[in-house]
Amino acid sequence: MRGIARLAKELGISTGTVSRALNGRADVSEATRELVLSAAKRLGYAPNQAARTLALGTTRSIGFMMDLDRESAASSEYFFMGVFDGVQSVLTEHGFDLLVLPRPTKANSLEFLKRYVARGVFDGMILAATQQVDARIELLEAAELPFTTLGRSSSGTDYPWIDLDFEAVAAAAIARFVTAGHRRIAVTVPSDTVNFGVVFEAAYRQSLLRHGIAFDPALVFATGRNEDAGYGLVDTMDAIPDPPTAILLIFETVAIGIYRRLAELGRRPGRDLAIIGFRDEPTVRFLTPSLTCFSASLHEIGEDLARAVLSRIPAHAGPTSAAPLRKLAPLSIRPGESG
Amino acid sequence: MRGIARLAKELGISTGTVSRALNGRADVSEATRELVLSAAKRLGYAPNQAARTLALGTTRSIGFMMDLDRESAASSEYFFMGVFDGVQSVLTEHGFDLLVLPRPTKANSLEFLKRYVARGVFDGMILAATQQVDARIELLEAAELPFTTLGRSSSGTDYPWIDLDFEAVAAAAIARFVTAGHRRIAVTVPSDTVNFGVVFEAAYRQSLLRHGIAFDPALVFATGRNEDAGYGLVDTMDAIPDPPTAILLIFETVAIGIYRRLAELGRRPGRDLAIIGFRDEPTVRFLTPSLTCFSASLHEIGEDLARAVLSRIPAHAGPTSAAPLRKLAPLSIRPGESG
DNA sequence: GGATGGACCGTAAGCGCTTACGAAGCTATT
DNA sequence: AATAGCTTCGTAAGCGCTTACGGTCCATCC
Repeated sequence: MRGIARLAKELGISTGTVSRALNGRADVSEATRELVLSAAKRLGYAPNQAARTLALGTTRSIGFMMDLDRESAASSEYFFMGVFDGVQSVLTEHGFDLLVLPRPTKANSLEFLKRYVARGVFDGMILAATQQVDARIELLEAAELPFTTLGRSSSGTDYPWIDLDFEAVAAAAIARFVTAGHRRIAVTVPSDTVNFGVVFEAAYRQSLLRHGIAFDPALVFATGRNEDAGYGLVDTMDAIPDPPTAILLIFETVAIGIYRRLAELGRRPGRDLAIIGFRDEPTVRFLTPSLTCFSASLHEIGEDLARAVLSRIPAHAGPTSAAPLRKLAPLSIRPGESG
Repeated sequence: MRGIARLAKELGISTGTVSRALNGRADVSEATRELVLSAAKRLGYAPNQAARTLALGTTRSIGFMMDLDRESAASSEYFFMGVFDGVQSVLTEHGFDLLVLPRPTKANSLEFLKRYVARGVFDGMILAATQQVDARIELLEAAELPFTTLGRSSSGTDYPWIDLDFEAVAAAAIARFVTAGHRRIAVTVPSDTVNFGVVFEAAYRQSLLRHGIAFDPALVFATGRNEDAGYGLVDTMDAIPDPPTAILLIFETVAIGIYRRLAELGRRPGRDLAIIGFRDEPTVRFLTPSLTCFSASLHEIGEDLARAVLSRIPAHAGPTSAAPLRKLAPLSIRPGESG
């Protein structure tokens, strides 16, 4: 005999009472409650998760899915680990676990999620790397599984999300460039289909307009995430008529390649080409001259995400807050010598 | 009615038969098996995990625990994400899930693990960042929970582990230094208590001896993991009598600080001080002059870890292989200009 | 003194699944 | 024709927990 039954027998009371005592129900006397609790501690008792889940219909764990291919994921490790950390810290505070979904192959990504949902392994989900139209969101809404996303999307209708404040970044970067006298300001955007590419480009456009600078599509460059992209970019920019004198990078990592190519050409970041990167990934943190970029509190983003899902889990939250959270996480500028 | 019962009713057969059909038991006719499978697909059925776990006593998920403080973890993201990826790829292949344990505060780390074990949330565990004497290992052995570790330890008796081949790294680095004519060769070791500090220092010593160089304790420097440690280290080394002309870094990240300080002093890595780092973290991948370091297949390490735990799970493995795996993951040198 | 109500606790059903056991039907064997 | 053996399936117990329901006991109140 094991589990709750063992405790019950040991104390000569019923399993029902033991359960009620452990769960803090009102209809147990203080005396027996203490008996139960001390026996539980003495015997090293911990409730069996599966049995609880089955009886309660709640798993106390939430899933995190990022759905990125290998390369993209590899260049985002730092970012996601920071976020995880935040997520976990508030989840554990509420007795929840984090289940990180394996990276599916792009093809079966949806099937994958569907199977997890059907098996009922979690009470809620966090989706990262949202696409502009994201089937995962529709799936979860249909399944009525509480979720939140890291990143906006045009799919779905009524879910909480958190995203980086691309608008503020673009505005600050452009303002800085303009103040320094630049008018030909380029931008890089993701070459894949993540939604923030669209958002970022729009923000860049808006910011230019606000400074009375006409938008020139020739100054928008789609790049991958690695440093090689930056190496080639320098020549690409030089090749167009009236080349840019400043550039804002959605993937800061490409700055490394840009630095390298500029060095070969005897040019210097900051003097011959103003550069601002997006986030202060460790990879670029020690470039010389130092790279101007923005810094976000990954931990806080994670905490917000966790709170957002939890607030949607009926059994856990109070009455689900009317309006779901929609938050733009702030990024603060870290001025460097590059622009 | 839901789950298996729904299928059973739909088909007019018993739940037992449905279960057997789904699980590929022999005592079902091919005809009804196909009926069940097609109905399952049609209705989007997936077995409830909790119920299965409860009935079978197996959770099909394994836990990963690293037990590092915030700073150490932050400087190892890249490493661990690579490993995760490998772990997950083989786990999913076998229908297992990965549960990443939250970072406990150092104090309650053991309590934490104990609670998870008692609740029976996983069939196996992977422990990272092993200590020389690691209470977690003893706990898991006592609980008879299958596990493996990333890193050696002197705790425990009979479990599979995988570790980086510190011995080979030290040997190759020292050989390279000696060939280049160095005799005063320093090393950095972790200032905290992770077990590989001990291993690494011993390997360094061995390698020196093999080249007929006497071990000088003054050339062993304990450092933290961040770049600041390197900055100070240059002056520290200069201060001792007969300073080293070469240094091997257990935490490659400190190379950044060394580079910075050397630059300030008008000295150049590779020419005025030979430097070899341990692993090719992205952070140091783009230093100029390029840093000589070693590269490991994180993915493969992860795969090995996963296979190692799985092989210990009785229901899953065949007869548990007699001798548990003990493997040193190879690292290949990536020669740079720094040493 | 009987009725009322509250505090406390035991009973047992049920969560969705697996599986030992046995029943039924059929074929093969003697 | 009777028996044995095999295939296929239904029955029901059980995994460890929660909880609705009802029972017991005691204090309280007319």
